[in-house]
Amino acid sequence: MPPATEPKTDATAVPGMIWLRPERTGRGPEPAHSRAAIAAAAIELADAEGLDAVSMRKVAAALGAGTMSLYNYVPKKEHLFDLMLDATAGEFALPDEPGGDPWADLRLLAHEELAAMRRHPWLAGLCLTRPSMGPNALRCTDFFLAALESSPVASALPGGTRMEFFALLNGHVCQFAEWERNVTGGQSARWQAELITYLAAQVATGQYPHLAATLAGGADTAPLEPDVMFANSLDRLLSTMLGPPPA
Amino acid sequence: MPPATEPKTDATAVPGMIWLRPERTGRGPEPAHSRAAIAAAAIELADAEGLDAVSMRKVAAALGAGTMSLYNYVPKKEHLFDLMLDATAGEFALPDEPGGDPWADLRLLAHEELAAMRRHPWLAGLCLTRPSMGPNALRCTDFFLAALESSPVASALPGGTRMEFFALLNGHVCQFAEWERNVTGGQSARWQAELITYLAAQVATGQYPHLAATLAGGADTAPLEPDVMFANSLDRLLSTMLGPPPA
DNA sequence: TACAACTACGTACGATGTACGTAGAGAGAA
DNA sequence: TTCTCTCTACGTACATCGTACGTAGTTGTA
Repeated sequence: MPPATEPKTDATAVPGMIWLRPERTGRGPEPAHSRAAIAAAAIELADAEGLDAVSMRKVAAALGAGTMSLYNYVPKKEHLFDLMLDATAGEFALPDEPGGDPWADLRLLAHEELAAMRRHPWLAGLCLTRPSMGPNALRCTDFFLAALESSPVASALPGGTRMEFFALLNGHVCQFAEWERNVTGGQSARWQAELITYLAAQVATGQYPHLAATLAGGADTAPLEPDVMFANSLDRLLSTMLGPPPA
Repeated sequence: MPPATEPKTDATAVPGMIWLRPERTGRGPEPAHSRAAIAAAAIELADAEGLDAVSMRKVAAALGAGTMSLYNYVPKKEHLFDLMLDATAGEFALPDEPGGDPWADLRLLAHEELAAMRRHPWLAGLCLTRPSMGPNALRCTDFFLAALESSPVASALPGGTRMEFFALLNGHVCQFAEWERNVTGGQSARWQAELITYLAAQVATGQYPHLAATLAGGADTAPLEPDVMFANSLDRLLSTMLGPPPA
């Protein structure tokens, strides 16, 4: 135990959040990799082989670095996920400032999020698990809040409620993306068949009469297109934030 | 390769979903453990040491069984999570049939879910990740659907939409529980301090003017009690399902 | 020039999920 | 009853994971 260089203050303590750690400190040799490159490598891996395939070893190998070198950039594996998350938020095609029509602005934001989650099947699951506060995520937050300011209803609400709405919107998009991934081809047909077998068997026991009625009733009406479902549920959500839709 | 006993049909294939696997097949010695006991052991572990501490080895040890014996009951680790999830759904104190006031019935359901998530800090995260279809979860689904039938608005909707609402309600409760766990004491004070430091620094750059305004604006109004926030957001959600509240 | 801070990375440890094989117990068929 | 087949139980073994630690090399600053 080194006696007393100085009783490690909170200031010298190593931060647990990666965004508090500067990417470059200016001392020592120039790092061979950037956070963006690391995130890109991890994302490519996750897109190709699933999130479980994203290991420190594999990401390092993809970068052409030694496994333990990666720990200079990403002190914990969690942080790798943070980088991935923020990189996808950087993919959103958003204008610098919202256009001024809150309905259009928030629909755009939601659709960009959904599009990213469709590009990256692992994304929704990650978003639901971890809050993301990187620079790109903050830009999105700012866009959202700016859009709300054009709404007479929403701009009258306290700041806390507006932040709540942001979480609500994000959560809703994530949930929809996850649901869509589960029912639309995502999983193997095997799994779907099993689920149907199982539900049919359970419903047939008569223990769940209302479920039986609901499932049976759905057979005659054609299922909605996912995009229509998304638009519907999104508008329902937006109307709780912005008041009734304009037209 | 064994020549041709029979080309393994889908019927003989081992099911991927644990609920399709009977707990007892009637042949051979009686199993020493029940699914309920296994779930209880796993839940106790998760409550005490977090979800990451739930490993096949530790659960087996808690049961007094050999590690690999557990695989007779739980062929994949995922299935262990399914058991845990369904066991918590069994904790809900719900009447056999809803009382007939859809607002009261759904509020009761949501509060029971939230209470379970407060008892089991790992639960919300799991719910958000995995769909649960065990017997207890089906009972909840049935309760929900039964409650909707007393609502003139909701009962007119197609079955698919009603199922959607169920997912929406569950998702909302999970998100709230996760959020609450993050801000209310759950994490270390260290993490909170870091987040504040970070946000303050970022906001001070002037790159996020609307975020700055929103965070600054929140300082003068007292934050709402979590229970009040939950009640508010729940009622907002319910009114999109059931129409405007009765009184 | 000397030092301090940084990067790079190999080795090693403990933990995990689980494939596989063996041994034995008990239910149904004869 | 006795045989047989299926199930349970569980030890061993392996690949893979996150990452602690130590060493060697590099570079901005004093």
